[in-house]
Amino acid sequence: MTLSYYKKEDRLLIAVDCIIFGFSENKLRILILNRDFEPARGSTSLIGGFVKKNEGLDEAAARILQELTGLKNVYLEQLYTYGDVGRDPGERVVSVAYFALLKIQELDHDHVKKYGAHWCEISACNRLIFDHDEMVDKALKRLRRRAKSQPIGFELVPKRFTIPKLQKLYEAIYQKKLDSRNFRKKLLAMDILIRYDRKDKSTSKKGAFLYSFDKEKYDQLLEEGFLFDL
Amino acid sequence: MTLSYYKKEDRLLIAVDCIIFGFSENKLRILILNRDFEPARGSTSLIGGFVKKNEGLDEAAARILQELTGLKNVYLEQLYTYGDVGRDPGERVVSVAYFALLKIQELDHDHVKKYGAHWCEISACNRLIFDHDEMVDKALKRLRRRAKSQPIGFELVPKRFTIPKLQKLYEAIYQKKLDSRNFRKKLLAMDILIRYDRKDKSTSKKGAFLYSFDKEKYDQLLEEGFLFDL
DNA sequence: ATAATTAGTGTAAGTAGTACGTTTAATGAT
DNA sequence: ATCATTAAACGTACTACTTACACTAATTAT
Repeated sequence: MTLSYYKKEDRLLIAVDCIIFGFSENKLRILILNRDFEPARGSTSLIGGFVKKNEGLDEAAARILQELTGLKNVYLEQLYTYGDVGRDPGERVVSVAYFALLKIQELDHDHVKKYGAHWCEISACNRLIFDHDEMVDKALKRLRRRAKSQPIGFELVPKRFTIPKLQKLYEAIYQKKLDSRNFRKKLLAMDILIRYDRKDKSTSKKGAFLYSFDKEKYDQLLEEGFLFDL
Repeated sequence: MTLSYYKKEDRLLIAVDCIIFGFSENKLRILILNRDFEPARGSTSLIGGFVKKNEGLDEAAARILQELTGLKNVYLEQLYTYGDVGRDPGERVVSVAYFALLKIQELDHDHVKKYGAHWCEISACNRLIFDHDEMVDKALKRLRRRAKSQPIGFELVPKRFTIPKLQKLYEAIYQKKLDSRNFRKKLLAMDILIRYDRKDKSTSKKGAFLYSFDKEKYDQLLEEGFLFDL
């Protein structure tokens, strides 16, 4: 049954554009595309695609992300919907922007390169097509807000990470130096990390202990009214 | 020039639904509609409409709001976009939800009634059609966050208001009693109100001084790095 | 053995939030 | 004119959190 009560209304193209964040070499990066297709061939853009008739928005975003990266189950959050009439010179397109967080280390880089995509340091990747710069800007603001109040930083680092590494991530997100004693104190006080005996000695002679995020513990604390805050 | 590079893609209906907040009799309310049209005739819903081909999303929301209330220049903010395949049983419709804040006192109530709309206290207006309850829920959360960090409470009270009245509004938004001394202290410390000599004696024998929001002052403070917080 | 480098730790001061009771202004009733 | 009533207006002390800050520990390379 697909009775249509809405026969006379306009139907429009709906796209999904993804702001895909990653963290490597102590830099926050996003994945962008060199377009070898029209419109705007030769310029740079976010990764996107059209929403199909039988596909939800979240579904479409996940599909597009998987086509490009090969990854499933990445953190994905709807950001904002851009619908100005002239935003895409090709045709009227309403675009729902999503932002994604993924662990660069788990990514198949050849797969990504095949599509002409590459990782661009966040402070150096403006001048994207259409309103994509605006999308990145909004995504970055949202990421900053989320990182403070939700445990999503862990989506951007390997499963096992050191505290100094996590601090670098937060410094990259907030764009400012943090005090290591205060960072460590606040982080450990939440009691949501598992510490391992192994050390990562790749960045120092002393080596730093490895930790992982304890999701079970976190979920349990949530139920007791705990609020994440970093 | 409307070259289309996107010929083969699906085109969908795009709607806008508005969560319209008002404040009267010390209660936070939203404007809802008794539907005398299909689908879901007889049930209650938010106010909505379809986005036209030559109209931006914000534009569409403003138009729909004006058709219903007669008001222009009301506070309007995009909330979230709902696009599950089955959300509207009539046909696949992607809906962009907006929330609006308006001064009930400035409203032509007959105009609103003509459309079958009425103000419903926020805690008593669930059981709307489709995913509209979810929209209201999200709008309320957003309103709470915004009210704390932006001077949008003033959009819900008359141009001139008393401090006790504003406090009642914040109590209705946050759903909890506030301490009047702390509220007043924090509010006045921001130094963004203009005080008048006239008093409003409608709620007490002593009467309370009338104030208005000093937008110029606020904008100036903003530039100096000031952050609203209540 | 020594030098070099990052990891790891505690305390004190300042700031902001929270809790709380009394006086004041105006009105209406006696 | 006095008194009772009602909500408005006001200030302080305590608590919790945030911020600032400097040295020791572990390991590796020379």
